[in-house]
Amino acid sequence: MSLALIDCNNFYASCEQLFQPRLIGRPVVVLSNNDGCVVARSAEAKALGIPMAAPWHTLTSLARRHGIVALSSNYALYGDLSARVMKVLAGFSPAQEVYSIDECFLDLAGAQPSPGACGRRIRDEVRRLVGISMGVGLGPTKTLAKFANHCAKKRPEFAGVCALGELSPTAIDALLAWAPVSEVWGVGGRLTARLQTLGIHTALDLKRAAPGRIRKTFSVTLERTVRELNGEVCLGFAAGPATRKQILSSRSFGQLITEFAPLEEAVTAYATRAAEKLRRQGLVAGSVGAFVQTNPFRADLPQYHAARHCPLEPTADTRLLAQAALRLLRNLYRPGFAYQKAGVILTNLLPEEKRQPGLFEDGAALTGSQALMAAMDQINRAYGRGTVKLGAEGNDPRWAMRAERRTPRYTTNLEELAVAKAG
DNA sequence: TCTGGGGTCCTAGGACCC
DNA sequence: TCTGGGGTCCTAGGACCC
Repeated sequence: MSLALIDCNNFYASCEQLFQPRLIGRPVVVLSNNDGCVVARSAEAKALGIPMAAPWHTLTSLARRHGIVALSSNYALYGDLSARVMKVLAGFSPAQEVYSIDECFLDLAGAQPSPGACGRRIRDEVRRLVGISMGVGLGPTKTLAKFANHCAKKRPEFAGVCALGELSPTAIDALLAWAPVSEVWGVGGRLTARLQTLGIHTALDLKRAAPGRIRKTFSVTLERTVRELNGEVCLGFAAGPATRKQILSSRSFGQLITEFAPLEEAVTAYATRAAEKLRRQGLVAGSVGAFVQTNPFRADLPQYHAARHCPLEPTADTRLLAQAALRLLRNLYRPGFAYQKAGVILTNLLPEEKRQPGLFEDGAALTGSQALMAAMDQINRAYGRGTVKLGAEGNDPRWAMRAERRTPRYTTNLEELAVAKAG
């Protein structure tokens, strides 16, 4: 087994630089929704010491001093470039597991002349065809492939491609001893702190820990990590898209909200978005959840967060899902709080064709609902999201998020197309 | 003034049953 | 006076990932 973990360098920042070459060589950060936190940094921004997830408002003076370019997220652009990258990668192996917008696993067992050589060709090809640079890590398990990818990016001697199969066991252990345990996939902040109290500081320490003891002290998840570090495959490879278990749509508001009416609009909009995602994946939902919360960073304001779920006849109809979500919202809402965020969660998902008809179901109404939803989706795809929507969503909402620094959707929005200027 | 959104898996504990 | 125990299912919450 030779698994490759391939992931794009500074993906969102690289996408922006690809379409605005004047940004190349400059410190660029991409911000989360509402222009809240840093979610991607160019190499130059990393060199300035800007940490991942830093709140943007804490960086303004640093930004002024160094001319940092901050951009709102442009997911339409990143999604489109991601699809191009994934398509090129799929050409190198029939077994591809897309793990996130900017990374995937490829099974390169049997690649000629060797998995490592194939990894180097992949890196060159994606750069040539799409213009994005990436790191490639190869190993016998997902956890080791992830680790190799980390080495590929952080250790210049690998030039972006690290194949553990080309190294001696001693050399591999030396790399594991160099990496802090927090760099291991599946070990976050909490676990790092607890592991350190047990004298486990490096990836090598974790590899050498007794799996049984780890299971007893922590969990079966971390035991698997230990076994994977030792080359034992515990995490399966899933080619093809996984079926979702939940679909969530939520947003922080552009400003705090105290009244019920705008909350109602927001929840209607989130239910609409969730229902669109649901239909795009050919699923129906058997349960709807809604939640609201105040801003946890505002110690000066009273705090409240609450969530509620309710079962329903499995459906993908925006109207029914929004109705149910609004019923939940009426139960959740308490006057006197400044709400910062709300969301809608769809669970108990199942493929549309496996839906059991209800005992008293009206077949004609169902057909009508499906036709209406299909028409809505088609219109909104052709003329833009929100062209046809429920009245309860409202117009020009006060709760809408901020995105003041977004670049044009060069590749997906006709109005914002990238046009080469003559002369 | 301003702190993301969307997922997964595991575990503990309560409800319920026999 | 004396008041079981084991299994299953569900949910909330915690941890992680990008």
